[in-house]
Amino acid sequence: MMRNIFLGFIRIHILHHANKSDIYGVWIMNELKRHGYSISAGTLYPILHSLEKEGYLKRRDEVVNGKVRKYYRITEKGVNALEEAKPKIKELVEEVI
Amino acid sequence: MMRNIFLGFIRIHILHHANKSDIYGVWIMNELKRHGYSISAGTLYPILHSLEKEGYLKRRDEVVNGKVRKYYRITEKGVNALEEAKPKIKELVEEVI
DNA sequence: ACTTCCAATATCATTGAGCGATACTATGAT
DNA sequence: ATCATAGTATCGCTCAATGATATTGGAAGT
Repeated sequence: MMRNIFLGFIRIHILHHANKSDIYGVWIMNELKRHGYSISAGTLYPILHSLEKEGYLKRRDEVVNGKVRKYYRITEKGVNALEEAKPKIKELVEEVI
Repeated sequence: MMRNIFLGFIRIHILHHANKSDIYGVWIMNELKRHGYSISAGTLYPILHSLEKEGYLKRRDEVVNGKVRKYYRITEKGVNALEEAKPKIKELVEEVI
């Protein structure tokens, strides 16, 4: 029951965090796990790729401890989408809660 | 972007309304359309069937204007699921908004 | 009475998305 | 050199959302 809702929110959460700082795949997985949710790599990475492809995120490769890490940051288009989504989400949720 | 979120919420909205009164397929479609969202019959009915099958809703057939209408009402299990979901949704949403 | 029309329910085939499994890459440790 | 590990990546299966379409039964018009 909660799974659907969580998955619906995943993109918003990614944009939200990418709006506050640079994020990368495993960081997101841990952040979500901290909140009691888990998402598999096979789900997360395609989401990141599509968000980038659609212009909501931009990618920056950085070598951290020798490993190439793909940092994602929100774009202006992403910020707009996030701000547009918020009131709609509020409306959806407030009726029920 | 909003489509995912809306679809995640659809089950909660159905339970929510089935908690306040008896509901049926087309009524739900209209209610959602009123809020600016639409859902096709091919999506809605399987959802209703699975919610019933999983014990969240119970069905009652009633003849209205001569036509058999399938009214759904929430069950005790459904009420519990709804109440459990609310704080989790709140948590998911509040972080972002 | 019969045909047309409509609301509501239902199913089918296609498409797309989530997922587990698995592989790949580069580094540091032993 | 080999191993373990973190992080990224993709494949193929399954299941769910969708549009299109079918079905049902009464209501209204003739």
